[in-house]
Amino acid sequence: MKKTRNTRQRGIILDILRESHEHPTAEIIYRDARRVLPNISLGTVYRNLKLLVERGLIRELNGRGFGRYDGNLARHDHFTCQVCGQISDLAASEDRALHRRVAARTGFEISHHRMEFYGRCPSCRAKASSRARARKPRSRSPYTR
Amino acid sequence: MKKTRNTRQRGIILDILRESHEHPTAEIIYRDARRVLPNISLGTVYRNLKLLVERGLIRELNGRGFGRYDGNLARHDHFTCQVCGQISDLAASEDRALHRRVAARTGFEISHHRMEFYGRCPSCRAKASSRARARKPRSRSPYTR
DNA sequence: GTCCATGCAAATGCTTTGCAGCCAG
DNA sequence: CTGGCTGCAAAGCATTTGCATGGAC
Repeated sequence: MKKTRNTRQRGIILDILRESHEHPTAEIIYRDARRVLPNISLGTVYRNLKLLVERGLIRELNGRGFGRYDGNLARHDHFTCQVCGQISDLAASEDRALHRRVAARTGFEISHHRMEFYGRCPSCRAKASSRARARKPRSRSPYTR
Repeated sequence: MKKTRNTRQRGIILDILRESHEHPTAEIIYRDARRVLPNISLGTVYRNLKLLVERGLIRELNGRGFGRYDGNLARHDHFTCQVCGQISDLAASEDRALHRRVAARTGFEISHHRMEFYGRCPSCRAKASSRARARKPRSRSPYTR
């Protein structure tokens, strides 16, 4: 494995990720890092995020949208609220047993999985039901042949 | 829902997606479409992919990398080989029961999930074991505090 | 002192958009 | 006819990269 140096920039980026539960984007990490190191550049943030992912020190989420990162390495899943866009952590629902089952069925050797749930979070459900109104039936799509 | 017309371009893009099991990128769809409609533009491909996703006629994969699309709407998961990059379909491992369990535990209302497995496919496993050689112990990372 | 990492800015590459003409309904 | 669609090209934007300098070890 290539040799790396332990720079201030790198350390700060890791700190931000570990202290945040927000699954921040590169841009957000950049903004936060600038509060400590006003001269850090976006390029450096990207370079380090990439390196930290390769080293397995952080994870990259690829559910909704572009590059969001996660400093929480404990096995866990994610839930994305389709109304407000908030991403929450979920305790892992399953793991080894699931992997074994799928591997046995398919012949793939499974190292890990990524599971993302989508739906509505409690607070968006509440808001929605308070203004529950008009309901149109969904029409048949024209492309179904 | 907005009104849409049924154009040749749109139909061809849908056909390509439905006939392919390769989870093609926009670029690949564009290349294929040009064999039938040499003048179709990349912009049109993107516009239609977006529209078809909104209409629920295709799915967008967001596992590894950028925009890959899937014309197979049946509930299924994906497996990505980390060696060769190939993406395979897997029969869905679970669904309603899992959603109910997670919903009960968290209070989220779950509409669907996305599950991606990562590891090595049978053919890459075979290749790897035939040249199994040097094994270096992984060194401790310098960033673990 | 070495050579990896940084800052800065230019470059890339995927995706989106504005616009005038086109064509499905 | 009407207004959604298309091709084309320019624009957007997130991410990457080249280069000279700086700093970790």
